[in-house]
Amino acid sequence: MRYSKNYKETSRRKIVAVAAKEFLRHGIAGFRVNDVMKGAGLTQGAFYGHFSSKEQLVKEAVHESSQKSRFAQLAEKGSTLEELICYYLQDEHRSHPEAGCPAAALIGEITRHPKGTREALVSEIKKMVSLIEARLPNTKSDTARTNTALAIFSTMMGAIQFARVTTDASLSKRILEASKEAALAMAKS
Amino acid sequence: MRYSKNYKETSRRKIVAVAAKEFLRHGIAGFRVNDVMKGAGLTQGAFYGHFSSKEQLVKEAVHESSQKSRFAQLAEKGSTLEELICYYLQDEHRSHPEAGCPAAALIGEITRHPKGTREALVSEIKKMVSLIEARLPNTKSDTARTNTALAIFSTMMGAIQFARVTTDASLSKRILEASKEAALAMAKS
DNA sequence: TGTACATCAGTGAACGCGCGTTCACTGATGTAC
DNA sequence: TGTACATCAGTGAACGCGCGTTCACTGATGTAC
Repeated sequence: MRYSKNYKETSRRKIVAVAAKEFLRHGIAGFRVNDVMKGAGLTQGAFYGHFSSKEQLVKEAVHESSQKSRFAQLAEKGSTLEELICYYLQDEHRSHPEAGCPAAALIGEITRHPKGTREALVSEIKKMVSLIEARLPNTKSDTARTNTALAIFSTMMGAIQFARVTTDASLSKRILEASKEAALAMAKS
Repeated sequence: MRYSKNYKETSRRKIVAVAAKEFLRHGIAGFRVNDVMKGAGLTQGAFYGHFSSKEQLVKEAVHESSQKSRFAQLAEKGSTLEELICYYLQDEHRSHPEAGCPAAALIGEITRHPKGTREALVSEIKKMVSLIEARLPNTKSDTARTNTALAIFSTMMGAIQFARVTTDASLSKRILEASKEAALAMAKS
């Protein structure tokens, strides 16, 4: 070993971490391999020693961005469903996609990507849905709880995108508030 | 006048109509000016006699795609809210974005576009929200009805995107069904 | 212990392709006289 | 009525830039003996 055991692995992790932030901010087509490498303290030529293509990086960064998202962190800490919903439909999440839900940032674009990339995102979404489902009251059947979790997630993801596209700050806030109320109602029913 | 009065106007309309279908299918970055011109029976050079840039075409096509969407057509026909929700969260809409809701297809990508383009989409979304609001029961205050309409729209838009990204057909169906139920419940409450 | 050689993460210039945009030109139609 | 000229929608080749990807090279570190 010419370099310490983890030398290359450390570089790779840096690349993935930078990419995850970049594509949440700028989208997949919108972020540059070049910028990611600069962000990781490397030059663009080194990229292909780590990944076979930009697409492969995207696949890995989807996983990374999901794990590092505030939502996942809060869930791990043991937050309640109400806390999760309030976090998700909040101004801070709206204004900071780079630490936010990858589905909200990428779902439209990634739908037109290769199957493997789509499945990487879907797999992360399923985890979020499970985290919601596990926090739903036990008064219903498993099927009903899964359905409610799917609907809550759809509402939250749609709402944050809607709030993000709007240039009108008060409308943006209202979308989040109204959807929060609706999601909380679903959570309690 | 060398050509009939509406000659150029007709070409322009064809371009916008083709563009509207193209970007619902492939996204904004994903459709080519060249292909749109071919689809309109013209060559690429003629484009700049009609529009100053691709961005300007996008702005106009957003309006067009909204007007021609099945949702708008159904609403004009006088469909009930239940019918609108059932249409939106349905397999046909899921599988045919090119005749579907422009917000569902473009919202993520367009958030990173210039203000004018974003506002073009937001303006169309507002119309859809109004169509929903106008069909809500009169038992609540105007404020409450607007809020419910915003939440219903968020749920529908989030759900169809979620259903589209999934490669698993039965999960896709389930997302639509579960969200339909949730949206209908909001509509009635 | 010292010297020659192998390995390999990273460098940075260059390549190549796609695609938005430009531009000189065409051909059809109308107007002037 | 006929001829020269103006207008203008459209043509299609070419331009130029951005960006993913390739490649010959470097320099640091380890191994052989």
